[in-house]
Amino acid sequence: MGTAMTLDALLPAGLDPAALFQIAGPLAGRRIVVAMSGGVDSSVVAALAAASGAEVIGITLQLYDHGAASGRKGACCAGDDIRDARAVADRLGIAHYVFDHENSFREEVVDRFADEYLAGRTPIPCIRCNMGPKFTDLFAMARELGAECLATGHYVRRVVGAAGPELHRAIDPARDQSYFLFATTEAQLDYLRFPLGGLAKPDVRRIAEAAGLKVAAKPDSQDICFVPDGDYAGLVRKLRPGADAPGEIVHAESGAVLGMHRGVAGFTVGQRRGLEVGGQAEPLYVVSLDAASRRVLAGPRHLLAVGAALIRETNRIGPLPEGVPLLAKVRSLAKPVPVVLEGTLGNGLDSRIRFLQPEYGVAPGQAAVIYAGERVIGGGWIEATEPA
RNA sequence: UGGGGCGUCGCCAAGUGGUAAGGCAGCGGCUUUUGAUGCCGCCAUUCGCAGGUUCGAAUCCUGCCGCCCCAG
Repeated sequence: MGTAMTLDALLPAGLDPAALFQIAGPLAGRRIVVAMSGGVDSSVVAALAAASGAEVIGITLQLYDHGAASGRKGACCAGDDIRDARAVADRLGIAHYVFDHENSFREEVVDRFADEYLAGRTPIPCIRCNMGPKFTDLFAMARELGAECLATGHYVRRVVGAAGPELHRAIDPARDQSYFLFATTEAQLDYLRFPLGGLAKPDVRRIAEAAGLKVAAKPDSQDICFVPDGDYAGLVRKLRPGADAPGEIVHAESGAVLGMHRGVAGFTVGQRRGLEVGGQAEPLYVVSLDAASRRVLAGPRHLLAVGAALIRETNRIGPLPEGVPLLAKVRSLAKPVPVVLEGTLGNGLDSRIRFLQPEYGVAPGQAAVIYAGERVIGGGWIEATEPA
């Protein structure tokens, strides 16, 4: 059943197999739990774990309805993906459990997603999912199973420093997923392992092929897994009837009513396309959203310049470095920019970051993740912003 | 129904005899574990309608239609 393979046979030359799972001592007889989504990445983690000599248990969480997402490519943890994960586990000869967590996922992630949009904010369900189902529920299961660690397919590095484990960006900057993991607690990080953080995507696919996994060529996931067709507003409408209540699009400077929109959930601060307001000399961007009056304020780009942001529910991972310039990333695709931290970071407290240069498109509801070089210091949820 | 002005892509708007700029919006694509941004590409054989003048008109002439303003 299982394919006898060694780490050396799978890994690119020059990589230290022992470093992958960061477990001291021989792996034989030790247990590793792998969070398997059914995608290439976590499948490769399972393959690497299996080849390490440890006893591996793959766990897949069923997070949402199969039917609604069937046919969806590259999603995670629904019907087809669960089957893929099972197939990989069979191929590797490892145990595989599937747990139904639809209810908690709906409450912690999906409902929250809808409510955030209704409130005029721009949620990031992937982070809530990491915080809840992945790093809380799976975490508890892995512990109960007596595993040495919980390994996931995230592209991020766990680096053991003088003061304990640190979270670092992935080697491959284009693949880095550290933004989605800012809320990882120190206790979670202590137990988590991210074997792919030092690898490039092509290497991962090569390993998948070498291990004979059918998911080797499976498309990368994109968009939000539980939104079947990428129609966010449509899902919010389905979940929250009335979300399509129309409102005015108002010019942020003149106050003129420029047009009407079909629900505040269709917009995010910084957005340009989709306003359907023409006849302007320059492009108009969404400057702010007022859920109570259902008004969308739009204006020229300079109105988007933000000088500081209030962040809440902050988390800190490891000690705050001294004398090191901090960078903040306020959107998953945004570039990290220099900031000054005003206030404390961590323990769920409120804080504030001040941008050294005006930052554009800072949307409440998004995460502000703080870096010191390659290291993730922590971050918080953007609550409000101040003009530059 | 006196006088004046205007009618060019969904919107704004160049072009006043030489064979339709541009901006906004929209659409498509690239990028992407948030429909943001950004970038690339597409987007009026036709200028309110009908005639006329001319080698040739959106640009000149005539009529009609429709708006707007000022007067009564």
